[in-house]
Amino acid sequence: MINWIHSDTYIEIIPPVEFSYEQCLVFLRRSDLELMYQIQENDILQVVSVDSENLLIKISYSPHRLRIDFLTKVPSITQRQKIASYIWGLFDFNQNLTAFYEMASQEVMLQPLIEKYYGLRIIGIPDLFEAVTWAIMGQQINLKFAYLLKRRFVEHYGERVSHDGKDYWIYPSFHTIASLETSDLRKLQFSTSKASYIIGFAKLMREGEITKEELLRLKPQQMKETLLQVKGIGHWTADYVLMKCFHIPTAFPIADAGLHQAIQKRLGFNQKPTIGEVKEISKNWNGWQAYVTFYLWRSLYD
DNA sequence: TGCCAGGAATTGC
DNA sequence: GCAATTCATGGC
Repeated sequence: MINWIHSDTYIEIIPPVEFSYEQCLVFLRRSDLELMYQIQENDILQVVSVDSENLLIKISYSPHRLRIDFLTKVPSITQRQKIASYIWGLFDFNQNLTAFYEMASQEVMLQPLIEKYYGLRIIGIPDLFEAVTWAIMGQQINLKFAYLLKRRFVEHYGERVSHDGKDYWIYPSFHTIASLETSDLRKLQFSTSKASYIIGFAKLMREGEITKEELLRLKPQQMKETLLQVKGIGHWTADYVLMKCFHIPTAFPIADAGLHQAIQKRLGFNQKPTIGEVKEISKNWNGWQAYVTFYLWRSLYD
């Protein structure tokens, strides 16, 4: 399934045809406050944790292949395999976008987007704890402030790897966060509810009551229902996690403020569409709601 | 200053 | 199941 080649010191991954590294970079550059990776020139640098080891990798692109270099330590073959698989998932390479483009080319609102952003893929958040807690941070606040919260969260409770005078971060572990009090996160300007949702979810993961592996066994509908049981996870968050962590193409955060803003802009509405209108507008998106949403989000930062 | 932001829980029917 | 209400906190 994963199309890759490895030598002793690097990996090469052959992406599917419908892929634009450049478009993915545009997405990755969307916030100056992001600290989970760094973009230098056209390379992506980030730390990945594999078999309890933190490895700094550099992702670069030359036509028809992604290259992964290991900057701190050359990993074992098993680790290299895991990294290849991680990258494969990060760019959602398992998805064949042909049917999405076919559908979208029939939709007046979407046709220009798939032309402009051709090859853009949903960039995932493979780590479940990160996906869920990042979504919670983003609930009902503007994105700038959400990034600020994440930054403080990571800088306080994450792990730092320094290399060549620059810092790279590993997202806080649920073990660390599970032992916090809400007052700790309040100091970072988390609201009381966000703080307790995040710590509560960390405890669920620490106790093994929720794992990515177990969720992966479920069908999307059951997966969503399981997530909805968690305090702090509503429909929006569950769909966001299905989309970003589990690559479910039908996941659809239908009440999303950014989605509504993008639709309003594209259709020239005077106000944001109602949920009923979004349902009507999206009636032909079956199977690709997550991709449509992602492309519409993308359209907001042109 | 008031409205808004990549909402969720609670309550009432 | 669906709507209205309350909560929470900074950005612009």
